[in-house]
Amino acid sequence: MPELPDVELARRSLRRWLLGAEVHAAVCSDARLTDPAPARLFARTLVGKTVTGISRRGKWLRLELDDGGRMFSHLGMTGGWARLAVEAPPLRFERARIDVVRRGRSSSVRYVDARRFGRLIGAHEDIADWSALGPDPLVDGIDVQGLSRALAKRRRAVKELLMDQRVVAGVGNILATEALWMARLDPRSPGNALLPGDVRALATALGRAIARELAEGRGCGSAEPGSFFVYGRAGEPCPRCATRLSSLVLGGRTSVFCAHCQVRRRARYTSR
DNA sequence: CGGCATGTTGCGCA
DNA sequence: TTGCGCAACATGCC
Repeated sequence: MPELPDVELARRSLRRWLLGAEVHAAVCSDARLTDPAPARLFARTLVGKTVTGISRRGKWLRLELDDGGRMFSHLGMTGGWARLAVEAPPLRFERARIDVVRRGRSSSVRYVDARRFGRLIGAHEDIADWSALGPDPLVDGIDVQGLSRALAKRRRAVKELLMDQRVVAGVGNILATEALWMARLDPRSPGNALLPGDVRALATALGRAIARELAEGRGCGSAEPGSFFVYGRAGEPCPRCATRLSSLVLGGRTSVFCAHCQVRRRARYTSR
């Protein structure tokens, strides 16, 4: 599921399902998701509480409760939330459930996660993973100057920097790949070699890539293959110039790009 | 059967 | 201290 648009769509659903709801029962059936806390912390954090807010930063969700408690949810690679009737049997790969009453109607919100890379963390304050996140493109907006400063400090490949959650929160492999193509920038370009215009183009492209996924009412994860410009399309023609799309591995992740129309910036010089 | 996958973390090493 | 490459996590799908 997860990249910023997917998680934002999940937040909107959870807001509809849970805002103002009173939690009558909550169970997490897999301690891997709550590790290192015991799975019962999930229930302890939620049961008897009223949900007062649902927020998102990057790929993290935060349920806020009326006693000051918080439940942080990260979807990992395959996590997602769904609403069912309380009596509905467990979904395939269901790992947790939150049964609520809202406006006199009961429902059951289920967490599903095949690979169990997701997280469910109960706390009474913000966790470090949440607080360490960089600016969120939707919550905070994309600040070109801030992005420029963050990129100029490092010589790592721009794609790796974009996916660093401290630089921009919420950008994953799909968004980074798509935004770099839209900005006509080679993913290998060192962050500190980008020109001011590159960063502006990148900021615009990121905003467009996110808006595109949101507008289609689905995030990257549920998009049918073929709805991306270049992600997953190595070997196919570039939609812009028809050059055969290249693929390489950067920071352990597959990067598809057009070697013809995505400009590769080079390090200007090495100090010392 | 083999290879790949939307994410994150931790380890060894330079 | 920083950065890099890589394995690991667990499972589905093509």
